[in-house]
Amino acid sequence: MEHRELMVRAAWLYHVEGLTQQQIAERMNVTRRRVNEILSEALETGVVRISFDSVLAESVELEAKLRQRFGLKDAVVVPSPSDPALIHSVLGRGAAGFLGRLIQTQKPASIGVGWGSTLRETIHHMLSLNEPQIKVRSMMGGLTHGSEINTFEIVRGFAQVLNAQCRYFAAPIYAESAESRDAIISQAVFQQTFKQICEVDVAYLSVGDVSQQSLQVRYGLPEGMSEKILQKAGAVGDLMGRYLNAAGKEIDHPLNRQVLSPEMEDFRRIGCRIVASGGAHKHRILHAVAQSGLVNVLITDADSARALLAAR
Amino acid sequence: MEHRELMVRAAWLYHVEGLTQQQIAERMNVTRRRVNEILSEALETGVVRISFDSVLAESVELEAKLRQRFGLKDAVVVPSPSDPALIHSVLGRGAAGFLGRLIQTQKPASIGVGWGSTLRETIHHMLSLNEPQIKVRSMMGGLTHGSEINTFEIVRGFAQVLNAQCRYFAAPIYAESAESRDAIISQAVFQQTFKQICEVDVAYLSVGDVSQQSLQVRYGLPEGMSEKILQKAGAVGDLMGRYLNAAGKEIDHPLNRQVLSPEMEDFRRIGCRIVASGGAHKHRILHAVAQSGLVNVLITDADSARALLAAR
DNA sequence: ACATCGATGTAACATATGTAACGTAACCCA
DNA sequence: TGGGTTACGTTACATATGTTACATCGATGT
Repeated sequence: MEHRELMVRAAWLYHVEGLTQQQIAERMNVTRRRVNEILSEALETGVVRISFDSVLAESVELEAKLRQRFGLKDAVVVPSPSDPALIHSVLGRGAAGFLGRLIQTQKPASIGVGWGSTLRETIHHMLSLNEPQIKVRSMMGGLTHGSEINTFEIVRGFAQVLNAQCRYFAAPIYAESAESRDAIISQAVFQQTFKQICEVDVAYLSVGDVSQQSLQVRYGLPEGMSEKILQKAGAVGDLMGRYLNAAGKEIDHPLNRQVLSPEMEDFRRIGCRIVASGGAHKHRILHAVAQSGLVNVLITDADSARALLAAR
Repeated sequence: MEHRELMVRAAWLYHVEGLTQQQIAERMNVTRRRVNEILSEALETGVVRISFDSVLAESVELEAKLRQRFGLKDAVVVPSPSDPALIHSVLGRGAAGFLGRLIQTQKPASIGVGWGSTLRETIHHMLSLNEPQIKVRSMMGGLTHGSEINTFEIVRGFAQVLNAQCRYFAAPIYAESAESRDAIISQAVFQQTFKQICEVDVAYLSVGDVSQQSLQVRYGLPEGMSEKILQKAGAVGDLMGRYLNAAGKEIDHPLNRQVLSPEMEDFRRIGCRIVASGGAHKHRILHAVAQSGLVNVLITDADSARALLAAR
């Protein structure tokens, strides 16, 4: 029996039929210890899912307020976890629900994605769908630093959970110079790629702050560049590697001319621009992208929503 | 705080944040005992749901075989529980998933429903949807015997979980005589009702057997009528109160002329005719409705599916 | 006013689950 | 072939959960 099948069977017996782990062990001819491990793994891998058929009144209210305040098409507010380590997971849960519904009801032809922990968690929480006509593509270059939150893994993860087509953007997030960037994107293959990125039906991204908490700050910035320099130039965070000030405008800094991602004016033409992010360190960049209209669907946690609404 | 809200909060802390019941008790200023009760209730009422992001290979195979063998538009096979008391619940779970997807993707304008335990469980397992343009209506008369599986409760239950419109069929399942039935349905209000029933986009029903296990046999049959009489007349079960033989044809019996439900030839014109039922005592009637084409979507358990496929 | 009933707190207990410790077998690689 | 690593069985233990027993309180009905 395939391992996934084993997980489903054990989990069904436990959650639906209400058997104890010992009873399941006897039924399936394994040890109780194995059953315990299988059940944990089933929850961990998303084979078994816990969901809620109700939303908190507080979230509903905050969502309405966010939509109104920032002119959003939609908003999703998830409860803020007391353990900050859980922020990506709860955001991913909320985003997965939203994306799943959007995909099933609106059938987008193409989805552009960013990368990072929140996106990783979104994949984890999504229900498998069968959408072979959908193209999932990276919206920007990626880290050379390999990890499962890297752009390649994220695109592939989404493509797999959706059974969709996978389109990589095979470039780093930053070129060595503005001239180098211009040389790269002047090539026909990249022209085509940028054109397609700008034409996606849905963009699903996260944002980064300007601190050592940001993976991009840690692994993506060119030599000699630091968060201090970016902050000094007025940066409060980044969207697709473009550092923005509090008003949501790109800071006047050479780095923003080295970035391999769509121009903001092109990005704004995408119909559905989703940003999922949260936590205290993201409040400033979230406010920037919401206030400036860069994002028209915001997925965040309750504390962040309140902070956004309280900001002048 | 509203009770449902209390359940969601406690369940979130337990299932998402991973707190123990004692920790939750302290957080919410209640006793651990209350937390334990709330968590149980959340699962029981469907506020919290366990779902599976994978299907068993066996089910997939059986579904394909059922579709092919009986010319079905679709089939759903759920694992057969070892405890027969769970049959309604597991069928309801499978049916809820199917119906939820169908409603979201195909947006039917109207749904006709039957009544019984399986339908009761379907409601229980469905996710709340917001479909105010959908009309949910009874497809047949109901029991005078009050219970939550009664036609009125079922229609209302579906209407509530879908936030849809509710249309009752205010009549008993059987009239006193064929003449009485004809007199009833000749009235304009019932003519209108029957017309609308026959025009639903989706019919979702269960079937009954001819034994004391059937609630209809126990509470719905007129005076002097028994399962023995019906069996002797060739009945293997009923669909919408119409007793059918093994070939899926109505038995030649006066009872079938007293019944307040659509004629079978009218029923066949409904585009999506779903029957959910299972268990050993239902095999004969399931085979009858599948073989005869009365049903074009079948939801059943694995053992029943195998029995249906093995029948000549 | 009194009796009854249901909800719930408190405390205890039974059982189920999660995990640690140790040993063994299987697998892989040099 | 031998050594190292991993997976897993066995056993025990810690803790978490589910449930019981009893008492109390508040609400309701007569």
